[in-house]
Amino acid sequence: MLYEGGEEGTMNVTIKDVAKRANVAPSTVSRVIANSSRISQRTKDKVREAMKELGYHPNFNARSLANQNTKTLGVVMPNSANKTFQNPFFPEVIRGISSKARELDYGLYLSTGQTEEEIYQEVQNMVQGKRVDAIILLYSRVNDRVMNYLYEQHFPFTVIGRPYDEKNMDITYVNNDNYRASKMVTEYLLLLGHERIAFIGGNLDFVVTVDHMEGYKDALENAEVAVRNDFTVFHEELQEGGQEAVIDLMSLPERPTALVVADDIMTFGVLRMLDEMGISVPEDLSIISFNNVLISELSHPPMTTVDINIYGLGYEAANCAIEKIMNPEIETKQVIIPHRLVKRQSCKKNEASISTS
Amino acid sequence: MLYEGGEEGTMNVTIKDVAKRANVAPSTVSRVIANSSRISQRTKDKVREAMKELGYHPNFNARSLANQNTKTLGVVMPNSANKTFQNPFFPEVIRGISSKARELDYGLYLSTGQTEEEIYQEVQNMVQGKRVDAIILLYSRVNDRVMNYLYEQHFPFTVIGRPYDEKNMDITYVNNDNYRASKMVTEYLLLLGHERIAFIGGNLDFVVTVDHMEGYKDALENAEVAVRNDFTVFHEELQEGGQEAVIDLMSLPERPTALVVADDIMTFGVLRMLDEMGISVPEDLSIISFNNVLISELSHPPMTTVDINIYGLGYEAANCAIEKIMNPEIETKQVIIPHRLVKRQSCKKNEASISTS
DNA sequence: ATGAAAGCGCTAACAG
DNA sequence: CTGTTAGCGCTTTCAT
Repeated sequence: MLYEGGEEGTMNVTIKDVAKRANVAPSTVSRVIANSSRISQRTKDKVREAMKELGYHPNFNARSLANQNTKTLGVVMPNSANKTFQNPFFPEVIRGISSKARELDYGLYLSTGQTEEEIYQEVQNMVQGKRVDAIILLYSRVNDRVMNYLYEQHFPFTVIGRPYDEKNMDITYVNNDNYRASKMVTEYLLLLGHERIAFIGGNLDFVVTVDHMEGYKDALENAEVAVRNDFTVFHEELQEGGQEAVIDLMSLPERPTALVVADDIMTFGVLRMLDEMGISVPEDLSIISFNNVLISELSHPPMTTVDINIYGLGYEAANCAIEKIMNPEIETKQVIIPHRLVKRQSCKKNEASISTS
Repeated sequence: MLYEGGEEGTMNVTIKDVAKRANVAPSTVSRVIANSSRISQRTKDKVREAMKELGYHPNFNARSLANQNTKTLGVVMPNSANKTFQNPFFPEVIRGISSKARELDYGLYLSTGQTEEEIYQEVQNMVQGKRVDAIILLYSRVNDRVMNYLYEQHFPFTVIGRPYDEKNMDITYVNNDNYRASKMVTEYLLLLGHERIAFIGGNLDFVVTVDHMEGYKDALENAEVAVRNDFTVFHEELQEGGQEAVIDLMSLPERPTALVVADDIMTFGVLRMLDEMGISVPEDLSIISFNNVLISELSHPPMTTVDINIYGLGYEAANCAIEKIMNPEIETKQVIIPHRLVKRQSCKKNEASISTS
């Protein structure tokens, strides 16, 4: 039943035990662990042998204490009380982060805070308690206390998204060009002959929402289509938000013929509500969305959406964070992960306009 | 710009600095941190004052080293290479775990392994490297190396799900009664007049799949309906699996009139494929699923599914893990989280049978 | 009620 | 190339 397993089940075997067993000094063992080049192959073999025999595993805390580093990355999620958290976006970024972290032998420490205040406290503990070597922020809020704190402390960190106030905060971040993506998407709808294009955004506290909105507006303005207030709505909750937005928009005397929706999950809500109302997509209404999470292709109808390469965002963020750890003096950098439109079946030419065009 | 912030930006303030400032010994400061009852209130105040002034934060690694505990829980996910990972199940369990962990001031350390081997190595490091005080396994595979290892080491851990070999492994776990849930669901379909009920299971390496299958079979047998091999299929990948399963099943000379599907996300795949084939749910085919993740209500049509209280699973698992830490001699326990059927619109009476009944 | 000192397990000068 | 030694920052006997 026992899988391999060291000698004893119990007492911790330390570097000293190994040293004794191998007839060398503890420091030598330490050097072998670090695979120092100044140790003879013979000794290395001898020590490694002893380690194996005793089932030695280095104690992480001791090492961190002596080293002043932890080989772990702190990952900060938005407050988990919120349902945003349920977005499949998160497992996917984490997969990306994990992947890079693994490559370079970093571990992941997760924030668990449910409120902004809790998160702030936690981050403080991570930083000052030396629990992590760097932090990755999985969101970027408009005036974020946590980000400000990290910035002031000169603690290595990366954000996924971007600081709202980019001019005054020189920060390393990984982001999509959400402005351009949103603009492009709106233009696409315009090209399909739509003019009454509504926008359903997320929480306006998030920078991504602002960027989406501006892209949308600029596209309309460039096309000389008026931006209407009743056509831009924002909702915090993903699913309910999508549903409520539809109610608002479809109650308007003049209904939109196309929708730009901030998030795929929200789009699921939108589609559901539309279905209940008997409005068909894309026949009566075209929809285009953002993120391309895995289930997106399974909506009814399959949604056209912008793939933002979530995995890549995570991977790059981890990369930047680790670079910062290795070289704290490194200049900040801004990585833009390319997006791409994934055409499926939720968009269609606007029939009404065809005659007029 | 600076948020509060201690005195200096730079050098680490330690317990000694605080001691000096407060005119006490380091040990006294330590006792104040632990809020020892043998310290006068006066001294406590004085020390706390000094801590505040200096912006003191305890060093976690030092503390862990001295204490032999870390106040952190290791969370082990299934291999993240697999797409299983994208299941919204995970954010939700983690939310549950976080919640309990927070209450008791525990942190979360996440496994990042992409292969079984990597995970095994990682867990070994967590355990022997004293990185965590206990481990929560987020899955239960049929003959899991990690679980066996933890068991052999007598390391505190909990699994979500259950050991396959329950008789021989006395393990604390948190689970649903997946057998009963599956049986109930099948019986429900039977009551609706269905007899040709097919079963689409997940990866047979997971214990939950086995339990589902047995519940399904027993329900049929009790009703004296023959269990047909061509009606039980298993698929690993969630979305593709669902789609492929449908192809298999609908190619059969005698098609099923109802489906029991192992997972909501899989059901999305099933619904998508069915839609493409022009088979309508629930008119032509009834479907019932498991998990009730958040988006489940947004399928087309909204799916009937079994709510397994994912959050609760996580919360209880964390609870058990921490109990084990506090009292390693505590007896193992098995917690069953209740499930409940959430009726929506994917099931319907079997018309064919109505006449014959 | 508080201080002195040893030690948790490892690393990193400094010697040789 | 390898050993000696002094910490890393905190906790915890053992004194007082």
